[in-house]
Amino acid sequence: MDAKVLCLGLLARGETSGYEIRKSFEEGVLGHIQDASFGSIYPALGKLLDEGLATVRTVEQPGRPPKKLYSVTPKGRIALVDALMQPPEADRLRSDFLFRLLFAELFPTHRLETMVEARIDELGRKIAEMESCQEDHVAAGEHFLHGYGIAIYRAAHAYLEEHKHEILSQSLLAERSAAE
Amino acid sequence: MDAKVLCLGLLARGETSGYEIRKSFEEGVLGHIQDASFGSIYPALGKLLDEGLATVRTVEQPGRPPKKLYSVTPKGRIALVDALMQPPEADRLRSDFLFRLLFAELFPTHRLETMVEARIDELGRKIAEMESCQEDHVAAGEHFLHGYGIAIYRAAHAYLEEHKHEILSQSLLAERSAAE
DNA sequence: GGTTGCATGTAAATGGTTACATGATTGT
DNA sequence: ACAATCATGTAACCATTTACATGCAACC
Repeated sequence: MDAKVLCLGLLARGETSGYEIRKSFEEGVLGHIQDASFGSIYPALGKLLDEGLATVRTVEQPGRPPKKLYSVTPKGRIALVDALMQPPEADRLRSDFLFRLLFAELFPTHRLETMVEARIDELGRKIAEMESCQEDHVAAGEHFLHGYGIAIYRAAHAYLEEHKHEILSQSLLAERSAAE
Repeated sequence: MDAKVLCLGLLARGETSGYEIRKSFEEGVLGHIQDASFGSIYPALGKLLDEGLATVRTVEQPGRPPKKLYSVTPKGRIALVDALMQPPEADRLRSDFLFRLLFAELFPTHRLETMVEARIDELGRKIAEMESCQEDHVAAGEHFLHGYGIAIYRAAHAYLEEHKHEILSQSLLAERSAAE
């Protein structure tokens, strides 16, 4: 799925601007499952206009740059549904953190521990934050995805907490044998 | 982390070829957390040679194309450790499936159900497969990551199974109101 | 006889990020 | 004063994917 479908989807939830679309990818549920930067959003919106899948109106704002609010057209809504009905591409995860764990034995124990603890903290913070904002998920899948996110992060948190000793002891072992 | 570090890491686990590196990303734990195709692996290996971080030897094979087995040099090992000591980039997930769930109300119920059930099945198969091959994870982080993967997939599986009715009922709701 | 697996590599095309350009306002 | 937020957009750059090129062996 390219930036065009992503934008189309966001527009389908209501009139928005490129700037606000970017924000959607930074925070909230969407931020965890997709990403797009200005450099891909603005050209995508332009293309949607060209193809008649969206329309714009410019809203002047006193003391602020004018906003361009995009809306999806009926044709755009059809194009969105068409795209969504395609079988979804396989999920792709890219985790530098997990890759590093594969090389645990190359780390000094304290470094590995710091990294793992940092991740555990980060997960804890994410979970707390998500649990605290269970409002405004009136919209269809939003609430569902919110719960999904919490479930996954909790599982990751629990696993790291319960098994971190395994990987830390391996690093220790390497250090001990290196000292010999 | 770019393809160079990825390859360097794989070489650090023992002499390999570009072809075998590709396979590592297709199957096994690595396949779930990183990806690289031939088009990025071969050039990366070439660069590693240029920079003196790896060496090659060609192994002729009767009735098979000759293999180029790459090894990491001491300099390469240092470069790998340097790279791994950098703070890891944030994980990035790209999930078309989860994105689609955000637009559950645009799906006919049976279509949504098919998609969700397909995902549940897929997760079930992955879990079964991972549980069945708990061998050869002698290497440092491999066993740890294997368990991590199972934990995450189980959480996803359980959540979908327990909450699918929520999202399906929403789609149903949309259909009912459309029929009115 | 066709597909899959083994095995390497290149080139074109894609797609996206990063950085730049601009500029006012609000908060520290 | 300085950074951050709001707001749009372009262009250069980067990396990766996809497709192509080649060819033999084993399996169905």
